[in-house]
Amino acid sequence: MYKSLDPLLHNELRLKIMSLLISIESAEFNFLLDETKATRGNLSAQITKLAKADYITVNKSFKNNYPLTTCKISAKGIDAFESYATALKTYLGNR
Amino acid sequence: MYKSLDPLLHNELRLKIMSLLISIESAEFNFLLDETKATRGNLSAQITKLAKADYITVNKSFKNNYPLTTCKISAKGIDAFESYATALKTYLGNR
DNA sequence: ATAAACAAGTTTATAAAATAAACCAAATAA
DNA sequence: TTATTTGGTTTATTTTATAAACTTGTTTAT
Repeated sequence: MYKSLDPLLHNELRLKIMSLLISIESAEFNFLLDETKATRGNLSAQITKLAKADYITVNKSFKNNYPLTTCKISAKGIDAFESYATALKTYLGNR
Repeated sequence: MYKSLDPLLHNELRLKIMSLLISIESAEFNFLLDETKATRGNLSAQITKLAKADYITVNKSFKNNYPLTTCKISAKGIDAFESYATALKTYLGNR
C-alpha cells in the first residue's frame, strides 16, 4: 500500500503531543506527561522521534536545579500536522 | 496513556478498507486489493482481523469456479468507525 | 556526612503489530 | 501433462510501541 498517512504522526501518543504543541507555544516535559498520561519512558522515546524528524525542537535547561526539557513545534512539524489532517479527512468522508 | 483511538482502526490499511466498505454495500477481495494497493497477504491478514472483531462480515463463495471473498461492514463496524472519526477530531482541532 | 528518597529523564529489553515472502489448492492454458 | 494463473492463506521477518530498569543529580532526614 502506498502510505498517505505520515507514520510518525499516525500514532496516538505522538499525535497527542503534536496536537498539544500546535496550540501552545511550548511545553515542558512534565506538562506533556500530565496531559498524555504516558509513562516517562514512552514520552521520552516519542519526543526523541519527533525531534529527530525535526517536527519539534527540544531545549534542555534547569529549573530549581533540576533538568528541564521544553518542547516546541517547528514549521516543518506544523506542515506535517496540517498535511496529516488533510490526508485523514479523505478517509473519514464527511464525518 | 489511556487510548481513545481504537487500535484496530488506527492503521492505514484497515482504515482504508473500512473507509471503502462504509460507502460501498460490499466489496470483493480483488476490488479492495486494487483500491488499497496492498499485497494480497497483508490484505488477507487485515481482513481477518477486522472480521474477528466483527467489524466486517466475510462471505466466501465462487465466481467462475474461482474462490471469491466478499466483505461487508457490520453495524458494529459502522459504530466503531463513527466513534473513531469523532475521537480523531479532538486531535485535529478545527482542521 | 551519610543514607534514603525523590526528580527528571534516558536506555534497554520485551511484547505486539505490520508486512513481505513463501506457500497452497484449484483452475486453465500450452 | 506440465506449466501458469487465480485467489487466496500462513509463516517468518522487520518494525514499532511500551514497560521496566537504569542514570544522574538533588533534597531531606539521621
